[in-house]
Amino acid sequence: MEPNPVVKGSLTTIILKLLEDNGRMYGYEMTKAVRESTANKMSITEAALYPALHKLVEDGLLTTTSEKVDGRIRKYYALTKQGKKETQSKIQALKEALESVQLILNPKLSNG
Amino acid sequence: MEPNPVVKGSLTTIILKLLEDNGRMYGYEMTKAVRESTANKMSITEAALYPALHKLVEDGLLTTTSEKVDGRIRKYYALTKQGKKETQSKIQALKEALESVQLILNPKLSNG
DNA sequence: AACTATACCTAATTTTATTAGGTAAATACC
DNA sequence: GGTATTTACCTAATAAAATTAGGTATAGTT
Repeated sequence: MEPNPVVKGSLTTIILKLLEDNGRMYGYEMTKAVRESTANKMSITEAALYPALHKLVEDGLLTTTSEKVDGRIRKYYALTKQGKKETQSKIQALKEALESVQLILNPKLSNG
Repeated sequence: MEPNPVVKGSLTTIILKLLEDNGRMYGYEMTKAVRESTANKMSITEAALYPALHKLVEDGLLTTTSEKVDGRIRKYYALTKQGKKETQSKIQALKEALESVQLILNPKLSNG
């Protein structure tokens, strides 16, 4: 069974969270990390990931450093100061949004 | 504080779930139902809702019946047979997707 | 030689939601 | 009586975000 794509709109927050937890990561590493920590149930596609990463750099939330490892280039991303701040609020917002969806999916039965 | 919009991509599933729970509803009622069951933390905008409803009708998942109540027209929506089937799989898919996001947001700490 | 994994990327399209409105009747407020 | 709010439907234009469908290149495996 193929892993599902990420919940729409959550990709940016997921990237920020991964970087908060791991200090610095490169794109391909992020795709593997998500598949692994979700037991292959969810994956982030590279076609969505790279544009999202570029936008985060553009917005000043991430910085990059490139390194050549085993003949291949790795582009490491890390949170800027502003990125760390934004990470907090985005995680908070996503958690609240997910909770709200949970309330719809598992409504309190009010007529008992 | 203003309620946040729905988690992107989840609107269709939320509509189907509301109809599964309530039998039939009209659009405006759905917007109130979501605000109420999330304690005003989430709301679905009408500009997103109505096109989504029309698409669900177009796709054969919903039927409509219009009624005049207190001088105003209400357009009630209900699940078709196919709609009921799709509701199950969409709810299941959304639940799994949310679980995966939760795993990212609350990762198992593997280096203890 | 072919295939898989690593590692980056983009262009065109589609999907989905937002912004920014519009119409109209009923009700509540002053 | 006049204004504001709530109810109740809707759309058009734009923006945001992801998908589809690729491309490049190196390293390792069969």
